[in-house]
Amino acid sequence: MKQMLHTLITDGLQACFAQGSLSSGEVPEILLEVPNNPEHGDFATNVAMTMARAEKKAPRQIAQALVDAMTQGENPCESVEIAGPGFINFRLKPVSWFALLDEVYSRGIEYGQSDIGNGTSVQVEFVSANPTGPLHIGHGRGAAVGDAVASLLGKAGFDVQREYYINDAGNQVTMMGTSIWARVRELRGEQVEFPEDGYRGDYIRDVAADLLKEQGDKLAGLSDEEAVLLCGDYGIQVLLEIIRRDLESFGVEFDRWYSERSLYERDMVAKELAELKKRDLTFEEEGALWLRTTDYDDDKDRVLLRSDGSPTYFASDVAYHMEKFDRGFNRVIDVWGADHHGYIPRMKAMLAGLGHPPEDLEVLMIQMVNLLRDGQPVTMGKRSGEFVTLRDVVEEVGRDACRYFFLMRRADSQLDFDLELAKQQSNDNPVYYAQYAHARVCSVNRNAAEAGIRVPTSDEVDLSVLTHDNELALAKLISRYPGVIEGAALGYEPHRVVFYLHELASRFHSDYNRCRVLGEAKEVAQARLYLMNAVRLVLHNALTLLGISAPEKM
RNA sequence: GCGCCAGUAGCUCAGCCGGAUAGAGCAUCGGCCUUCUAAGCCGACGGUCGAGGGUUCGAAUCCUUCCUGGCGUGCCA
Repeated sequence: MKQMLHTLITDGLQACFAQGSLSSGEVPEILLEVPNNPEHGDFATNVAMTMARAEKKAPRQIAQALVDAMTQGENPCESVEIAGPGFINFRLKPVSWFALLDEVYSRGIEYGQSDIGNGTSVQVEFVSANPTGPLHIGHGRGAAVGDAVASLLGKAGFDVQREYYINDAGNQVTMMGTSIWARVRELRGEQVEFPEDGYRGDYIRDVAADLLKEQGDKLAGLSDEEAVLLCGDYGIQVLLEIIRRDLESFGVEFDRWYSERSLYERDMVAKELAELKKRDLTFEEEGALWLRTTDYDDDKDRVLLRSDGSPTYFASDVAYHMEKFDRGFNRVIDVWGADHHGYIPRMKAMLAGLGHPPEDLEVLMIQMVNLLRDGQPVTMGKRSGEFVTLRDVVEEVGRDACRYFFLMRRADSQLDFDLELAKQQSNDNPVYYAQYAHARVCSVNRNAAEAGIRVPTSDEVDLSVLTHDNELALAKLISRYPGVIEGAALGYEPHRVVFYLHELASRFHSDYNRCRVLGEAKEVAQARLYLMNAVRLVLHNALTLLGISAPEKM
């Protein structure tokens, strides 16, 4: 619809230039927006105002010339008015709006899909939690947002891959091994002092018990050092499986699970370090190898190899991210918890140093989730072992509600998640509002079918019988959906879809209470069914996109 | 100290690539179930957009200073 008006305006301006009513001869960037106030029409543009300087004429005068030109021929507008300082307000004919419903039906579950991404290949890496413990609620938010962003990009015509980076190398694996080994020895009846920085969660005991049962004999013959290694590997494997399962039941699937350890096995880290050295971006100090990230706007230089020769997490991240681009991704998106934000400058610096445009890496920061119980903060931390897992929350409040909750606000603002509140309110949680709208349409469909009324095809339906304001409003809202998806995708902002969903559901519920299907004349009943099912399709598409189910009954 | 994110209705938040009267949900108050699902609808109440200064015809939106909260500022991840 916007596109149509855009063309109308451009053609109008050309006509003005041709007939001399306007002289600058240059078509400016045309901005069309939906006014807040419905009295100002369906769309408004400020072109006349932005052209004032070039034309050396009053905005309203320019607007008048343009309006005259635009309204000469056939056009989809009911009225085109000049208002205020020089806005041009367009009000479209209802028919123009209802005609757009055809597209919803012809495209079906594809409605909302666009090709603005033009097949650009994008990788979204998210969650990537250390496999040293179950996922907690913060990971859940990252999972919901990352998954939704990936889906949005897919809908916008990008070629998307979802990836989980497994931190199966480094200190935390050793610590994991040490912790499990300590529990194993406890289980054997030994007096053990638990390592100070060890993982204290109960799940470590479970892992230790399983390991003892499965490989107790083998373990008995090992030195402490060997045992820690075995425990570490075993633990990582078990926890990774738990994470996989938790994500699966949260409805998140990855195209690829990428092992950090595999980078070392293929000497990728050494290769990139050599490249950095070759480019003279590193230096040695106090026995460590540093990357001079300050050359590229970082606060301080960063260590790649510690003085004991072991690589930092940053070192493997260099290799990992360069490898991403080597795999052919045009754009790489990392979804990180906000507590890692200090890491961004060094990653960008590293890319710049290696000659890669830093803009190709986009880091989405997911702000903290403040977990509350009855208004009181719940302290979390793997070290203390006391945390609420994503699994617990999903089981308590349900996957749909959980996802909706995580997505309903901008990712870069903090989120209060009160467990008791979420449980108590699960019955009037906003997610049900949207799902309920979907279920209601399905219910009407069932009743209508029983009464022998079917949803008509675009050819059969007579939309001129739809005369209520809210019916027109619904049609307008439906037509906005593709634009919402585009905007949300380009801005990496799934919450926009949530707000749209709420608005659409709200319009629908209102309409449902006013415009009945059953008991009306057949043409009216059919037209309303037609409109209603267009709503259903959009609700379905939007909910599915966010990883939320669209139930037919509630 | 420095850096990042935030500060909008009693609470939780949208709106922020400048536009016409700042919007939702919850809470509060008042209505609507003998007709398609009341997990719903209709209405009311509620605002110095943290504060000051600047840019502009026009600022919640851009710039700047300050205040408040969170996070970061490791040879941890």
